[in-house]
Amino acid sequence: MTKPDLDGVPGLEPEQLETYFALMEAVSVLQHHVEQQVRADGDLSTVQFQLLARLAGTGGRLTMTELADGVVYSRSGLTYQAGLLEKAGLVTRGPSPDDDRSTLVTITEAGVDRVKRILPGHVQVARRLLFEPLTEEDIRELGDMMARVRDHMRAQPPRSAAPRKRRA
Amino acid sequence: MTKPDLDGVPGLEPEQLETYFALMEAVSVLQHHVEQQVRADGDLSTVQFQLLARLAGTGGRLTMTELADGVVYSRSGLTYQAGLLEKAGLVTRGPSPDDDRSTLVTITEAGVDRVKRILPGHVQVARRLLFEPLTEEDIRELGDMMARVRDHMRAQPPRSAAPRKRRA
DNA sequence: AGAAAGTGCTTCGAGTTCGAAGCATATGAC
DNA sequence: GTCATATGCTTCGAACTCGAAGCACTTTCT
Repeated sequence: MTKPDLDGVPGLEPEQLETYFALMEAVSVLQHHVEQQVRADGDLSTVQFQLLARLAGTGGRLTMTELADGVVYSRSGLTYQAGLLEKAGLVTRGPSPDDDRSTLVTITEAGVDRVKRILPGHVQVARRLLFEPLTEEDIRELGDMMARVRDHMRAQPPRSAAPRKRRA
Repeated sequence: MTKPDLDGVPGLEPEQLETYFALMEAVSVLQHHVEQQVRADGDLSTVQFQLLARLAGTGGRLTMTELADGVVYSRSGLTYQAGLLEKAGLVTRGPSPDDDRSTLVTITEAGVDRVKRILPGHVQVARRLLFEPLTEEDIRELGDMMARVRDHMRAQPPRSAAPRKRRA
């Protein structure tokens, strides 16, 4: 076994494959560095930070499912992380007036403060590792592409933590 | 707590921040779909598939540390995954002639077959979710950017699973 | 040569993730 | 109204990841 032969596999577009692997490796490494930074500056996991940031960015109050959308991919993962955030005093959970099954998660002042504490370093890491080798023009294009891709994925089939229906 | 105010945080470049978030969310969702596909088509985790693919793509034989580079970020994670792959008969582990501390991991025929079995569906998922909303030109640029970013990160400070030195 | 520091890998424990199953409420069909 | 199904969330167990500590071998310094 010295020369595994991967040719002859149908559907391979070398250029796409390389782009795909480069993308995945770059983001994977970036995620790892980000993890360190968030832990160091704010004593949170990346997931927790993302949840808080999402809350802070959307008015401060969401249902569990809305909150986890695109961040945590299992219904149980939500519960676990929301529990940790609540225990840390960064969010509160309360019943929803519209639907007795739902739980509304609300960010606290401490939660907002925490996000503010982490964000600058976060941006630093992204800038140093991701943006440094890119031009202004690159960044615009990358943002444009990724926004398209993200919307494309969102429009696609079922959603992450909600393998059942769509909400209005 | 109805209107958390994230303004006034220093160092924020709105355009970069949006690009960053779009990138991270898009890749995160993509990773999740890929996970499903690899599990369904090949009964492996994404990590295991990445390790096998790396082996298959680099001549079929690497040391543990080389193998895990950029895929698993702890020394113990290596050992665990290599153990699983070995138990599944997809790789073998043996001593290195150059360095008695090292373990050489070699992909088996079954391992190559497994990669071949998974790759086509893998490419399908990437094409459907990632490349569909992009033009040929976009893909070239994306690949170019990500290769630059990846190399930039590799060149940066310490390496993933090897917080100590660089290898030649 | 001997000691000290560096490196490759493994073991162990704590924390995190997911999927399946379960409970409670909501919605739709009849 | 009542039954069947859909949905929001939680609990539970299995699998995975990481960091710290440890062992073995290698390199470097003196």
